[in-house]
Amino acid sequence: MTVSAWTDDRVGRLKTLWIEGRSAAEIARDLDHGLTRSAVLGKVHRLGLSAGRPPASRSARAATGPAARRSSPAKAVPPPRPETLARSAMDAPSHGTATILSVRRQDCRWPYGDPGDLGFALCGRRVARGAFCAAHAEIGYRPLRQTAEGLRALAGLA
DNA sequence: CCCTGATTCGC
DNA sequence: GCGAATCAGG
Repeated sequence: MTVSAWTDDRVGRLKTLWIEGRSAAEIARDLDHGLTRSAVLGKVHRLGLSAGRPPASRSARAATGPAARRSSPAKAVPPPRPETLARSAMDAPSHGTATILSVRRQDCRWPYGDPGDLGFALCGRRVARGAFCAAHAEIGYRPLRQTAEGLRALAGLA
C-alpha cells in the first residue's frame, strides 16, 4: 500500500507551520518522514500557499531562473498583496507589565524603554513563540514582512 | 558555504 | 500529485 506521504494530518501541519512563517526545511524536519524541503516546497505550491504568503525575506524573484531561462509560459504573477501590517502586531501593548525580576518563562520578554531607565519594562504577555507573545514574535523573528512598519506602528508613530 | 523560497519537469 | 534538481538570491 503506497500511501501518499501527504496525509491529511501532515498537510494540516504543513499549512499551519507554513503560515506561521517556518521555513520549508524546518517544516520538513518537523513533519519527519523522509520529506525534504523540496518536497515541502512542492506541496506548498501545489496547495497554493505560496501565492501571497510570507515572502520570508527573499525579494520577489519575478522572473529569473529556470523559468525564464527555459521557456516561461507567462507564469502566474503574484498580483495583489493586500496585507499592509501584521494584524497581531497591532495588538501589541503600548508598554510592558513585567520586569526583569518578575518575568517568568511564559512571559513575553519584549522590552519597553531603556533598560537603564526606571520605567523599563518587559511586555509580559503570554509567550506564543520563543521568547515573545504572538504580536512581538511577529516583529522580532525574521520571517516578517513589514518589520520596519511594524515597529513604527508599535512606536505609535506614523 | 550556509541558508531561503521558486520553478520546472520526469516520474 | 510528487519531489529532485536547479535556479536566484541573502
